[in-house]
Amino acid sequence: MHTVLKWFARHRSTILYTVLLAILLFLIRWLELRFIVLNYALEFYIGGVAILFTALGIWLALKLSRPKINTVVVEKEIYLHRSPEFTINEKELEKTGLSSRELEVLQLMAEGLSNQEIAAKLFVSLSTIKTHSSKVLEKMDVRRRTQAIDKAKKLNIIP
Amino acid sequence: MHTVLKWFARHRSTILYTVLLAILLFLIRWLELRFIVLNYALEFYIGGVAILFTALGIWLALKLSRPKINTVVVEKEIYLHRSPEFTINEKELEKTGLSSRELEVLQLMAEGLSNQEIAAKLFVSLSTIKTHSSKVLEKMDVRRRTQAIDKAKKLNIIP
DNA sequence: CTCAAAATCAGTCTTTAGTATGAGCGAAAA
DNA sequence: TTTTCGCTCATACTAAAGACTGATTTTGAG
Repeated sequence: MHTVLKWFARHRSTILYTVLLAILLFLIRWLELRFIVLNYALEFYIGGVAILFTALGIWLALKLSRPKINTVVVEKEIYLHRSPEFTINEKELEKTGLSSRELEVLQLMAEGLSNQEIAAKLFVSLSTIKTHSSKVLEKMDVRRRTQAIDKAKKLNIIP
Repeated sequence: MHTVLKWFARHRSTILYTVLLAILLFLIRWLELRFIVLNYALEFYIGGVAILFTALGIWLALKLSRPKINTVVVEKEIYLHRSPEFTINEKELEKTGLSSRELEVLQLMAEGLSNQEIAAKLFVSLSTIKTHSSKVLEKMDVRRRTQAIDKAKKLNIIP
C-alpha cells in the first residue's frame, strides 16, 4: 500500500498528462461530431487542436524543465582557539566523517610515522594503511598528509 | 537597411515560428486532401497533428523561455585561529642549529605545503627547497618531514 | 680582504606517498 | 533478507619526498 502511494507520487506528472490527453481525446471526439454535424470548416477544428496542443506542449515544457542551479559560495569564518588541555572537538570530528580506524591512522601520521610503520604498529598490511590514509585525505579534503595533520590539529580532532 | 537586419535578428524566433506555422498549414491542407480522398480515419490525422504541435510547443518553450535559475548558497567554512600565547623557544632552536631559511622552510612544511609549493612561495627552485628540507631533517635528527613537524611543535620551535 | 657558513641550483637514484580500481568479508541497519 | 558500511588486502601506476654528490654565488664576521 505504501509503495503504491510512492509510485503515484513519483509519476504524478506522467499520470496527469495521460489523464489530460484522455480528456482531450474525448473533447476532440465531441468537437468532431459537432463540427461534422454542423459542417463547419475543418481548418478551424484543426487550427484549434494545433493551438491547444502547442499550449499544452509549452505548459509541459515549463512544468517539467529543471531549473539551472546557480551555486554561490559564501565564506563563513569560524574562530577556534587551542587550549593546553586538549579536548577533542566531537562536532568537527563528526563533520569529517572519519571512522575510528581512520582517526587512529591520522593520529599515528601526526606522530611522524610512515605508512609502513603504522602498518606494523597496527598489525595490518601496508595496503590497508594506504587505503585508510587515502580515505583520510579525501574525507578531510586535503592532498597531503602534512595538510591533514595541520587541519586536524586546528580543528582539535587530534592533540 | 541596418535597422531592418537588426529587427530580423531580434525577432528571429518569432519569424521562424510564423514560417513554420505557414508550412505546417500547407502540410495540413495537403494531408487533409489526401486523407479525405483516401477516406482515412480522421482520428489518426488529428492525433498526428496533436503530437506534432505538442512537440512544437515543447521546443518553443525550451527555446524561448529564459531558463529558471535556482540559486543555491553553499557555505564554505574558513577556520581562523587565535593562538595568543605562542613564544618561540630560542634555546631549543639554537640547539638544532637551524638557519633562518631552514626554519622558514620548516614552518611552511608544517602548514602542509609541498616542496614545490614552498619553492614557488619563496621564489627559488625545487632543488633549493629539497636541499633545505634535507638539512632540516638532518639537523633535527629525523627521517620524515612529518616527524620534523611533530618534533618542532613539541619543542616550541614553530607554533 | 678573506674565509666559512649560508644560500642557491642540478642531476641521479631510491624510497615513500598518494591515486585508482577491484574484491572479499562480517556486522549492523533497513 | 538485502543493502550498506567499515575494514581488510592487492596490483599497477604516478607523484612527491628524500639521499647523495657536486657545484657556484652571497654574505657576514673577523
